[in-house]
Formats: sequence, structure tokens, C-alpha cells
Amino acid sequence: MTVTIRDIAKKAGVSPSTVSRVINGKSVISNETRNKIFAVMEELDFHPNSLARNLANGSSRALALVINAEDKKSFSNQYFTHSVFGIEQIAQTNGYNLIITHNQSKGMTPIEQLIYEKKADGIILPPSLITISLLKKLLNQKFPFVVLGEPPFMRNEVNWVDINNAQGSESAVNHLLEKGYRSIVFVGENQQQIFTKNRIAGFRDALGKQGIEPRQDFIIESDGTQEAAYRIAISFLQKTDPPDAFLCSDNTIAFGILKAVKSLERAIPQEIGIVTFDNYPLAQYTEPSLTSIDVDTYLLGEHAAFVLLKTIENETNIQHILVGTKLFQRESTDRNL
Amino acid sequence: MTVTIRDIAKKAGVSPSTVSRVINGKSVISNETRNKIFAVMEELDFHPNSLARNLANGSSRALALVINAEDKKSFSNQYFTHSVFGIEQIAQTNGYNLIITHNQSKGMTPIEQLIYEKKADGIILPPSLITISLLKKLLNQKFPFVVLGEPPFMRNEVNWVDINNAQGSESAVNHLLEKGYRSIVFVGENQQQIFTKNRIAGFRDALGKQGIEPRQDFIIESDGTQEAAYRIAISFLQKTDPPDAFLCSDNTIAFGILKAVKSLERAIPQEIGIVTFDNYPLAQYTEPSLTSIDVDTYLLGEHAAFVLLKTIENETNIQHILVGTKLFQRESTDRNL
DNA sequence: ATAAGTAGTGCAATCGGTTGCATTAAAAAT
DNA sequence: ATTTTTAATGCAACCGATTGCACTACTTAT
Repeated sequence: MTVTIRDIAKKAGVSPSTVSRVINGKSVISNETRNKIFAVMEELDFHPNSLARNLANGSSRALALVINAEDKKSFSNQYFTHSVFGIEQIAQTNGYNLIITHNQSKGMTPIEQLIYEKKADGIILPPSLITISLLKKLLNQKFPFVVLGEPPFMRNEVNWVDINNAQGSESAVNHLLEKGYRSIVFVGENQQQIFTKNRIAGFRDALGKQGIEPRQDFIIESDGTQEAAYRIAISFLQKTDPPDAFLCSDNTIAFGILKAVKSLERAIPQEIGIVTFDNYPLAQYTEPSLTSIDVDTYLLGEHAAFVLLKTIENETNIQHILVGTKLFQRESTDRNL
Repeated sequence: MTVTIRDIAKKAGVSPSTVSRVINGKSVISNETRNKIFAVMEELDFHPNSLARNLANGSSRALALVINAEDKKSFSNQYFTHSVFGIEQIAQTNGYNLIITHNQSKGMTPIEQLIYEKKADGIILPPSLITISLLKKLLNQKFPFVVLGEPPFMRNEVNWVDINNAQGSESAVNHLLEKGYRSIVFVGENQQQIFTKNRIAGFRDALGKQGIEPRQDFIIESDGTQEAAYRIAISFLQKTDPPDAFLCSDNTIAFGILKAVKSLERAIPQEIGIVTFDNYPLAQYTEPSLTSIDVDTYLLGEHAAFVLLKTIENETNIQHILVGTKLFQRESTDRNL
């Protein structure tokens, strides 16, 4: 039924070993033999069975990306999708498949299956899935992995790739200061998350470097909804010493703040400036359009896959990669002094 | 190094066959033996090697989802992501991995690899990748597959799952008519695409059933940008016999139209009604919020995976699945007569 | 009491490749 | 002309499971 290496061997009058060597092309084979084998392979429409190769090679030739089922929200956003696409691109060009899976509370987790049953040669996982016990398992097994985002702990012991969040904040702050804004509120997400911490750190640093003392009460934590951001902005704008700019940790927050500022009829960008992390297409369609910190998550995904492949192929040193951000100025900060 | 079935067998004083039978649990094994084997497996921390199982079973225990690289846009949208999540969920609960890959123009395409090298037991692919030659290959090999969307041809010969686009349009039209709108423009995407054709068909049918003759010049094709939709709406609204409602094929189009209507200072929903396909979170945050035709692509993905699994497990009949849509009424059509 | 059936297990082949070692023939060195 | 080296290929074991068939020891039926 299926054509095997032995069928080719027989028809070409050589041994299966020779056929195998031709397929893999890393032994010296005479041109004559090689050509004959190729001809026969063509004739019989032969395709090597990857299941057999995998077993013989002890490798699945697959990378796995593990999703945290609780992160449904972030799984849905296009940044995440772009990094998947980046990962897949690198995997494919290196002859690896990409497996996508998600953690499930009960029973053996998919991660453990991937590791112990050799379903993947390496895995990429989000910081939210990192636990001490998982890390120990991975390190004990010397199982290649890279964290897609700076991990909450053991940051020096594991491979990770991330956006340069601190630099993103800094570029935003510097931009706002250049535009003459002086009193900036940072509206971020859960402060337990490393990326938020880093953004706050960058925010403070940038202010400090310009001789401005960052105010603790101007660093706000918000949930992901537009409403929460709206309320936050309203309350700030109604203070006796209101801020003159907002740095938002994502587009949804920015939309809420934008709405609040407009509802109070403060002029953007004249009175109030807004900068936001992420640069979804919609950021250019709001009125006014939003100055955004662009984050190239496709590139991030490529890096993640690349580091993982390197780790699989030869145990390299631990690698940390920070992908820089880029500020796109739009109307929401476009004022002249 | 690695613990195999033979190690277990030896330590438990049985044959490898017995261990295998215990693992797969489909043979009668005495409780005594089974317990001993489980104990030894536990003790030695045994995990069956899936590569070996795959070879022996002649199956990769994987489904593959193929992306069309040219569809980057749609790959990025959250609807697509939701269907991936649905597919993955069903795959995982049935013990299958999900492989994601994308087509590449040169060389053997990933699809062919999946088929011929047995990297997957079945594939899910978008209509945009369907060609006669690919279909022939798949059908010749009796390779299980399902199309994620109604295919452009041979619709009766292949498995496919899709949103009920016609019904979506109908529900929107009926809703608009109930609300007293009489002159509806359909702004869709590329009319070569089946889903657009179906939406138009549903649009016409619903009007026809209510005794309204659909006007050909009220069925418009637009590209995916907000600007194009904006211009379309402006030109319609400036006609001598302007429409009083728009049915938009996606949220981006709706945003453009919304902007146009507001810029001409026509009241929504009093003068102009808007309904849109898709129901992204943003649709509820616009002003006014948008009446939307909700499409459950998570469910769609689940169906796709389910049909595929059925096809893999036992050659069932061709299946076509249409997932119904649901209208969420919001402010953009919320007027009283 | 003998035949027939059944539960529980082992043997050995098999899935389809890969690869270390041995072998042969031809080329290069002495 | 003999020895050493090198190129090209084959042999057979191996990767780690699965499974059809055979066998043994009991039950159950006749």
C-alpha cells in the first residue's frame, strides 16, 4: 500500500540504508546511485513517513506553544496572534511544526504530556503559566523552553523574550515632556504583572531623569474595561490639580480615557495629551487619532522561536531578548508650544 | 536512560505486550497484574513515548489547521482566533494535538507534507486555499479534511462548516424593517467570496419576502478599510433618494459608516439605522453602540474539529454545518415608530 | 468425565525509518 | 608491487511501542 524506503531500495537495486542516506543527504553517495534512487522515488511517488523518522531520530520536530486558558482575553488580541504567526513562520522555515495547546486544570497537563511523551522538542509558554514546580520539571529534564514575556521569577535562569516595556514608557514620557505636558498619569493594568511593573519603572525613570518627581497617586491600576478607564479619567480631570496627559497601558484603556476627556470637553491635544501602548489599527481611526507605542509582536514571536530552536539544537546559554518599541505620533499629542 | 515498556515489563515480571495492554486498557488483564504494572510505572515514572505509539498506530494523533498566508488580515482578527481556540479545545479533549501551519508558495506546500508524510490525521483549511488540484489530492488519498467556510466549488462533495450568513442578513433586514427602515444599503466585501454572496442572497430574500424589491445599486462592494466605507456612506447620503439604513459586512465598515453619518449630522437611529456583522467588543462602545449580528466562531471551530474527528474515526458521510447567528440590538437601531 | 469455551498472558513480527560497523573496490602513497 | 587511504555501500540492530496468534489453566456445558 504505502511506499517505503525498502520498496525504493529494492527497485533501485540498493540497500535501504543507501536510500535513507540519499534522503538525508549527509553521506557521500555516488551520483549514479543518487540519481537512480531519486528517479525511483519520483516514479513510485515516495514520501518518507515522518512518524518513523521521528521515532528513529527521537524527536518530534515540533515546537509547542502553550496558552493559558484563563488568558482568553489576551489570546484573542491581535498582538498575541501576531506572535503566533511569527513563531510559526520560524518554525516552518526550520522544518518544525507548531503545536498549539492550552493548559487544563485536571489530569496531566498538556505541558507535562509535551515534555514526557516527547510530543514536542521544545515549548514556548506565557509567564502566567510559570510555577516553581513547572520550572523545576523543565530544568530537571533539561527540556528546552522559552517564556513569551519576562517571567515573574528566576528571570536569570530561563530563556525569555519580551517587549522592552520600560523603554516604551520612557519614549512616551519623553515625547509628552517634549510636547510640554508636565503632569502625566500612568493608567496600567494589574501591577502584579511584570510587564506592568516594567512600564511603571520606565515611567518613573523617565520622569526622574528630567528632574520630575513621579507621584505615586498618578500611577493607577485599572481593569481591562473601557468603563473603568473612563471613570478613572473623569475623577482625575475633576481634581483641583488635574493632570495634563495620560499614558495608557493599552488601547481599550485609551478609548475609555479619550471618551472621558471628550465628555468633559477638554481639548485634545491642546489641554490634554494621550499616549497609549499597543498600536491597533483602530488607534489611527479614533478622533483624534492616538499617539501609540507600537509593539512588534510578530518579531517577538520570531525571536521566541529562534531562541527555542537554538536551545534545542545545541544547549546554548540562557538568552534574554528585549524587542524595542517605536512611537507613532498622531493627533492626540500633536500640539505646538 | 528513558524508561520503556520493557523496563516496566521486566520489573513487573510480565511481558511487554501485557504492559502495552494495560496502558491501552482494551484487553482483559487480571487485577493483580494490572495493579502491579501500574505500581511499577508509577515507581519508575514511566510515560509512553508518543513517537513510538504514533508509528505503531500509523497515526500522528494530530489535526492541522492551515492558514493562508495571504489572509494575514483575517488571521489577525479575533474571530479567527476564537475558532482556533474552539478547534484546539475539541482536539485536546479527544487526545489530539493541533498543528498550525501556513501555506508557502515555493516547494512542497505544508499541506502536502501533512498529507503525504502523515504529519496529521486530518486538516482544516480555509476556502481561500481550495483549488481543484488540492481537492483532487485530498479526495484521492481519502485524506480527512474540512473546510472552515463554505468552499467556492464542490460544496456538496466536501465537509464544511460555516456561519449561516444568509440567515444573518435576513435577521438584520427583518429587524430593520420592523424598526420601520425601508431603504437599506448592503455594504459588503469582495463579491467573489462565498460568504459575501450568501449575505447578499439573504439580504435580497428577506427584502423580497416582505414585498420589497431589492435594488441592485444598493448592494455595494467595499474594501476592508474604514475610509472606503466612509466615502461610500457619504455618497449615498447625498443622493436625492438617500437610504435610511445600512447593513455592514463587518465592524470596520460599520465604523466608517458611523463616522460618515455623524459627520453629515444625520441622527442615529432616528434618521439612519445601522446594523453590522460581527460583534466585536468595540461595537458596544461606539456612540451610538452598534446593533450587531453576533457570530460564534468558537462554536464554529468546535464544529470543524468535531466533524474532522468523526471523519477520521470512521468514514462518515459528507457533513455541512451552518452555525446560526444572533442579533444584538443596540442603540444604532433603537428607535420607536 | 470429556469436550468446548474463555480469561489471561507471552512470543515474535511489525510499523518505517536511521546508523555504527564492516566490507569491498578503487585511488594514492611508498 | 605492496601497503595504506578513501569512497561508496550493505548488514543488522535499533528507536519504543502494538497486535495477531498461540498457549495454558480454568470454567462451564454436555
